[in-house]
Amino acid sequence: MATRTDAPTRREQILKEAARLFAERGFHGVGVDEIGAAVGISGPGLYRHFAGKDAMLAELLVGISGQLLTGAKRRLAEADGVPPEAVLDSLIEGHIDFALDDRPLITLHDRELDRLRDSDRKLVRQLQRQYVELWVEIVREVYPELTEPTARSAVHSVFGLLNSTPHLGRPGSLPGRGVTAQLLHRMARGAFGAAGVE
Amino acid sequence: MATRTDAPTRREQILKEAARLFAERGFHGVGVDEIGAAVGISGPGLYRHFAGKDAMLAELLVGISGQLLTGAKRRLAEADGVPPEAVLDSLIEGHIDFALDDRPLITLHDRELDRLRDSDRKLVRQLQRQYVELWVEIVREVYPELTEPTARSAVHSVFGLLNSTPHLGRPGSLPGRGVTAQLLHRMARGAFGAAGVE
DNA sequence: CAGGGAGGTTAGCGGTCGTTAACCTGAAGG
DNA sequence: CCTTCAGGTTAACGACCGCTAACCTCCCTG
Repeated sequence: MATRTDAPTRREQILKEAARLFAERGFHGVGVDEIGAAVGISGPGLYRHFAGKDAMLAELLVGISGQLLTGAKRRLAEADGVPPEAVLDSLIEGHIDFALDDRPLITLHDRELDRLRDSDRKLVRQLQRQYVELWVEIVREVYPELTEPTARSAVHSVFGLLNSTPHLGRPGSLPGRGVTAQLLHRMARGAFGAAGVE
Repeated sequence: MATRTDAPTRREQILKEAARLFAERGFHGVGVDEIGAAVGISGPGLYRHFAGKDAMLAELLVGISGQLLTGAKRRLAEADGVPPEAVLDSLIEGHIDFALDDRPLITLHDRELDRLRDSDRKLVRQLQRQYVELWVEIVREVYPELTEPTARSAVHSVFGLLNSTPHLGRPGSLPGRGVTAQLLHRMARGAFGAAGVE
């Protein structure tokens, strides 16, 4: 896989700053002038790169959902002959990496979905649903005692747990990335394990 | 305890509808005319009851944090001689009740805090901090192997888990309130239990 | 029965915001 | 050297939105 070493394009700069600002103050709370200023150009200059403010949010949210789903699919594909426990661990790890590395995106992900045009929102929801179903399948292999609806609820709840990283204080105050990742991982496993004891 | 049977005041109607609308479309995404329409009056009519749109959000958020903290304090006060496990269960139960009964408020709670005036935001954060500290204390009694920072992270994560109810589909699609509450409770306990195995 | 406050109404002001229009500039290509 | 075009700029428009002003109408009370 060719890791990119080239400088980020202007488009990518804009998306990154827009994500940060949207996460901080909400989609409606940020003006295009602000986004422009964050990358060193003025508001209307953004329209050389995006059709409008909505388009930025759409691209961000579709990108997030797609990235999560693609990553999960890749992990599943690589898991031939691997015990389901290890596959679940891999899914959890992937989600945690994303939550820790792209905190603004995780925040947007479940906060601004309703601001999208109908078609975009449907697409995002479809990607999210596929991602969830993928988890549900593996979770039920590891914890066969879980019914399907219970497993789905449990998956959503664990997402809530893993996505709580934005609330864990600013990056500096955390006890270290690796430690936090391991804590979240253990807790997710513990939560799944406890979901089915009835 | 005198349960109120009297009709809700106009003020309370407004707050309830405002909470729902803010949760659905975000603070900036809702106009005062809409809030007014939701209770059968026109936009500017709201100013007979509130100083402004900001004041509604402030009252909602302060109310939420206060209610959570007050409930938790009451539960602690009632727990004289009760084993810490039971106290923790009581805290979890209280939080779940709130999350399931007032889903719009839970959504607002960690989504629109930054839209508040400085003084209000400080107050809310202070109430939230007290609530967290209260949990941390009990959690460490039940799970003494947890260090203090770990326990605090764990508490935040469990809040993420418990507050995930808004993502569990519309009220009808849930497997029943009691069942959901029990599932969340078990998972929260499981998550705490797994937090400290190192 | 006067009057006054509580709780509405509509009209409209002022500011903000997304977007477009019109123009400029520097670098690449024939 | 002229053209083209990507990627900027500023000015300005139109819509929307929070809020105030001015007014109206019950209902309660002395």
